[in-house]
Amino acid sequence: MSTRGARDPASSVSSQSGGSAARARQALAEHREPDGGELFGITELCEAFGITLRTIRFYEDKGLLSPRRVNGARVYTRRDRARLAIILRSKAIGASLEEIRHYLDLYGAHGEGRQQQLKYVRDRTDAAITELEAKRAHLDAMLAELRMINTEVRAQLDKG
Amino acid sequence: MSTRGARDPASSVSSQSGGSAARARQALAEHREPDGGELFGITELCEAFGITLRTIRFYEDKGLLSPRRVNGARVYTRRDRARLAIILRSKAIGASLEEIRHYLDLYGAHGEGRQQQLKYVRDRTDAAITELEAKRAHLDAMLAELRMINTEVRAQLDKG
DNA sequence: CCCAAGGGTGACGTTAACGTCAACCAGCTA
DNA sequence: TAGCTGGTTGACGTTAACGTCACCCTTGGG
Repeated sequence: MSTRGARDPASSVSSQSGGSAARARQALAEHREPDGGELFGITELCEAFGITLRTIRFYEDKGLLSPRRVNGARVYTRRDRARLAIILRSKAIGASLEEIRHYLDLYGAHGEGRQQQLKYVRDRTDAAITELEAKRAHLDAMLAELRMINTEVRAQLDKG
Repeated sequence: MSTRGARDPASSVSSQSGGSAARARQALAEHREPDGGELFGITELCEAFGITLRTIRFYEDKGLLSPRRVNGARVYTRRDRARLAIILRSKAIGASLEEIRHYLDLYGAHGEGRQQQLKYVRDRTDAAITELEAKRAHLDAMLAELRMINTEVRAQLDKG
């Protein structure tokens, strides 16, 4: 983990309030709104999420972001910002940029599209959900063991 | 993901039966038992976990495993096998080998040790637990959003 | 008008986590 | 004894995800 970021990526990603489902609903809404609102510069986003310029440009090279250009300079919309949040959150749970690109595809096209497209999204989300649930099972097992170790060690310390 | 492993690492890692806490207890017991029981060859472990020879030797180079040698050949105990399971499960949740080495340290020394050592383990497990819980929060947010997309898409499909 | 700040584009360097290949050795077996 | 199987150690190659560096352009201030 880097030590020089203004804010922790994780905390800045999840800094909206509301319940779990409500939060998810808002994240989706934020991602598909018609790009009307405020705009962001590249350093602005970098500081907000605690990443470097190189990183954000790298993500663009990989096709994860495609901001508008004004006089050559990158200009990001709230939708771009939401995508970046998804990217960083996905990275935090150990996904590769390739996998993240697939995630973003799912976020991108879900309202419109013909049958074929809709079925594709349905199947891909099914698969993704299954994988993430498996990952959470590993995580929970890990947590259970660490908590047990922690409890034992505390018992030892209390005893002595 | 590789397609040629005999068994999926994830499933083989979590193939013991019992409740969550019970499973964790057993994993810890398996890791600290006195190396008396059966032994495993390197290919045996590789096939069991669906990894390559190169991988398991690489983990040894990195200090994650240190099997006995018989005529130069590597021989693994159940404890080694348990460590390997922890390694793969940790990798599955996106940990680096460096982080995994710290995890293994925690599993290793937890019964004996003086105050200093016990306090160290307590603090490290505290920190690890906090990080993993944060990671699980990211995972849950991701899952919530994907489930919502899935639901919406299914609604669209039912409608048409 | 100069120049410093901020942004852009290559291009090369770096680290982690292995893959791949060559060469060697030990034990069996036909 | 020749050869196969299954193991070992280098040593080099590869991919992902950036870091670093050099060089360029533009825009506002003194």
